[in-house]
Amino acid sequence: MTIKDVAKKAQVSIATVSLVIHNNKRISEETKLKVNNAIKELNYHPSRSARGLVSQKTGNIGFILTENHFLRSEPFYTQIFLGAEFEAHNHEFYILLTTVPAIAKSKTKLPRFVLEKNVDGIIVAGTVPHKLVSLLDEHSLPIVYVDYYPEGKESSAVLIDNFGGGKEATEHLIQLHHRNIAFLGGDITHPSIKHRFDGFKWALDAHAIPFDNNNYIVDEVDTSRESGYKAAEKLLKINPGVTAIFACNDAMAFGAMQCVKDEGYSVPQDISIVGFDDVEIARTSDPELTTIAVPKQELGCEAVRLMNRLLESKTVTSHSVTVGIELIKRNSTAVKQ
Amino acid sequence: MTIKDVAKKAQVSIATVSLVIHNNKRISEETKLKVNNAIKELNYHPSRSARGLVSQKTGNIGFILTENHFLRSEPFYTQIFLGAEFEAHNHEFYILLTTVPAIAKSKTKLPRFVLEKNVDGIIVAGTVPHKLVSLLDEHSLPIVYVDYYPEGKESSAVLIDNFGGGKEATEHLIQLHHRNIAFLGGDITHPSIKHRFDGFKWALDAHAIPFDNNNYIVDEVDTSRESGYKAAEKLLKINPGVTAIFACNDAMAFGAMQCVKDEGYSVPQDISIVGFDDVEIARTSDPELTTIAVPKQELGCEAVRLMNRLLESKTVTSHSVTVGIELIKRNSTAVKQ
DNA sequence: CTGAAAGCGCTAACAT
DNA sequence: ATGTTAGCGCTTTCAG
Repeated sequence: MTIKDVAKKAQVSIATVSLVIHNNKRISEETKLKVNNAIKELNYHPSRSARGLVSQKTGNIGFILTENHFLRSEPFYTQIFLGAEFEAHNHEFYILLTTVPAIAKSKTKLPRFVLEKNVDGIIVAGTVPHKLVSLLDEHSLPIVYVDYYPEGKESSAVLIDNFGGGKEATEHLIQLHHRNIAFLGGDITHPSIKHRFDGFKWALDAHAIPFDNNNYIVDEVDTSRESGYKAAEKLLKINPGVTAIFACNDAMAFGAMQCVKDEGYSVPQDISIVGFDDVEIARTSDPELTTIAVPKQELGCEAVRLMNRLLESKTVTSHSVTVGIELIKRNSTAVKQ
Repeated sequence: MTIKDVAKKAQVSIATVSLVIHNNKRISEETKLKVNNAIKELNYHPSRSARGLVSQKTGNIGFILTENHFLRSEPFYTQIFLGAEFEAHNHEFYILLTTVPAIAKSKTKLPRFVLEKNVDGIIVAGTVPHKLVSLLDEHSLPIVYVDYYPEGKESSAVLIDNFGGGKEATEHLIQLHHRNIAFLGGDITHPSIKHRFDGFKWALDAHAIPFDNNNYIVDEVDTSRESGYKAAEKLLKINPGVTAIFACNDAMAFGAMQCVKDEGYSVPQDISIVGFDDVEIARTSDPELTTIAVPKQELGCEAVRLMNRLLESKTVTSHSVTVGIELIKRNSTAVKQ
């Protein structure tokens, strides 16, 4: 089934068929209909190879993820990929997924699809080694970063409204009459975590709530459940009167929740807890976790849209979009007793 | 950088370059060297579009996964994908990953890459709706199934040695002098589970160990941790003297372990437990879980190899390969007290 | 052992 | 409004 077959069936030239496919306006409605019918009847799909050959485009987008992000049990980045895959349909793209080591090797290699020029652009999701970013830059391919922004240069990116999320989470607690509110974080140099913390501080400030060293624990090495447990332990020691906790992500929130329970407090009666991410188990934990929902699939979707714009406009103007978050009220927060 | 540039640089014709690339034997060592040097110096990579156009192949392989398999927290299928991605390098394939709904919709649609003929073959990992299998069959594309085998027709597949695994797990317990050994299963109509159970029974039989209704619980609806807990509860009620448990997978093993502990027994002193899969946390649980390791990446790797063979031999002879398993002895099993 | 040339399916500039 | 045609980069006969 080639364009020739369609042309023959519709009794037109192959050029006309091509024009119809590309929605060229200078084709009469009549022939357009004839051709479209033929296309449908023959179940014709243009050959991507032939198209690629003349257009010098592949129609593929590379999707780069670190191995641990891809394999980790909370399917955060897999959700982003899924959103991208989905949106790719609307732009006739195919997505080539590949993983890279999380830490730069001495001999960092670029993904094969970059070396072989088998993609028109690249989506990089999550933090990746600096080395990779600089290697990628040498190839002057359009790049869209998701949930990550390389320092020191203008880039196109799709980002989470971390500041807004931190703000909303905190204001939710404030509205529940909490005044002694603590932030639990780890890996605080990571921009996302830092911005959540900033939103937290901003909200406290906006409501004239004092803030001091007893109101945050941010020196954990990572943002795992275990770190959440440890951070909460420290917090309860230095600030026993705390009535609400905003954890920088759901994992830490669950760790904190466990610790709080182990120490004999109940959630949310004694202490309210808010997380960030809205992972799957936040819906089924006991109590169900109030958290800031991040529209994961939408992140991927927006990344593809942005890539499409980049690819269409020859002028490579970098541009960032921020996707909104949403406060999901569940049962881990309550009015201060 | 086209084949022409290489030809010019190496002072030969483009045909010669092409022949060198394809390792044609009737090229002198001398020109081969000249050409290969030129290729390296120019960092030349053949255009896939041009190749595809003439060879009528895309160089792509489709990888189909159900959505819940892709998103589930235990990265079993993501590991398989990774193995496939990795092996794809060696055969110059690109892999297009896509997910399908786990339950057939009224209007089940084939993945886009099938409809648009943008793949040379398809790898299907894990159980998928029957509807999808039959739709796929209409397209006469080479298909390799992984960890799944559609009923009622010859297919190429890469399978796990479930029987052997069940056998080894059970024999391990027998060697530790256990005689009252139970099997915990769920979703028993699933071939993989059934074969593990078969291996269990075979091993008991081979060692002349009696087997009756008290030695298995297989009526759980699924193979989750919760089901493992429930199954163990039932087991301890009907068979209080049990000293060893073989759970059909690690999730159920962990559930069972929890239950056994909650009931006041200790693992492995009172009761030994063996799982199946070797998930990540089996290494870090308390006690660390003895289990049957499934080489997940190897499954994907073998799938690509098999696909490659299918694609090379015109005669589409379906063929199955079974990858071996390995007993990993950790601390959840011990000699019977 | 190597080169010339046809042609894969499509797009886009140019003709009509 | 539609058709003709060159050519994208490569593989593959067929000649030499």
